[in-house]
Amino acid sequence: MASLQEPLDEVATDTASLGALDQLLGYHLRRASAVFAADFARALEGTGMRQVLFGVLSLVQANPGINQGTVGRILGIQRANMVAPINTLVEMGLIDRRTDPRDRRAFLLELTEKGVATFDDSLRRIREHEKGLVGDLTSDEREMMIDLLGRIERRER
Amino acid sequence: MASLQEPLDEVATDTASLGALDQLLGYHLRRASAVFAADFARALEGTGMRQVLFGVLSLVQANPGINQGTVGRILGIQRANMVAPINTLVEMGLIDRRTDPRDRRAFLLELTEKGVATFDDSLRRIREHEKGLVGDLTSDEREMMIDLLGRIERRER
DNA sequence: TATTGTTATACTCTATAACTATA
DNA sequence: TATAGTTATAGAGTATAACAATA
Repeated sequence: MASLQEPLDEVATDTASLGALDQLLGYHLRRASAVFAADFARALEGTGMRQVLFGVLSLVQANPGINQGTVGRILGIQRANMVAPINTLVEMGLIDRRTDPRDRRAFLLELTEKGVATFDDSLRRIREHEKGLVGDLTSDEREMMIDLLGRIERRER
Repeated sequence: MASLQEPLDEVATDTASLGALDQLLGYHLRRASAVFAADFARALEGTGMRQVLFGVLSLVQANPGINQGTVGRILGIQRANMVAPINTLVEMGLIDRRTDPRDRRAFLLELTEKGVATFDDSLRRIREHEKGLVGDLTSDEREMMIDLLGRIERRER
């Protein structure tokens, strides 16, 4: 082990080695995801839209009348953590929420007109932001990436 | 738009469509990263090790005598958010922290003997956990993945 | 003046447990 | 008994601003 009495000059810069971290997929996944999230936030700045909120909008857009619990299960969000986002979207006037007449415990969700417009605008911005970040990837690389990530997602325990 | 008066049976299940989300790289990055993080936590359960802490250990291991600010910059962690993790690692007895004699504002970091042992043990567990999650990827796929993620990371603004 | 580390603070995301109302 | 949604709470992670000590 290096002595505490002799600090090493060469590690005083910002070009130090990542060590074992550099070959760990989990580390790069985490960092790339963080870079994406920060850029996402910039792209949607001022709209009030966030990753989770957009995820919910996308599910409701694609499946009008879907219920709240199903949205959470598909997005990997627990029941308890769905309440605030759904309230937010209702308060923003982007989704309608009503009780399912066939199961009065459950809520059915649907986009409002404003919700449709916001979803479309957000999607446009997100696609531009993705183009900025991974625009230099070929279609093949992009598809392979989504395929590989999908395989990891489906390993969830 | 579907009427609020007629709930759709087919979306009451858990097999609903992701909609636009399914073709967004950012979504899959986020989900895969979350799956990885949860599995990481399970693999290191009981050791007190976490993703950020392990990241710091790896940098200090690879660059003995590195200073705190440099670690943060490389890992993308702000100065203010480095204080608690470093305190934790010092309290766990895994790193030594002392002031740099050449710049008495700065701290130099080094692994203790226990830190080396913990790092080695953690790395072994992490490699096994990664094998469990992405063991079916070929070496080529794995390398391509790390390369693509690295390209995204370096796009950080 | 600029930089290193610190404190205080706030917000998001996530996890768990206990509750209610319905089934 | 089980399930849908809720509330309360706690722990991570991250962001900003202001401060002391040092450069």
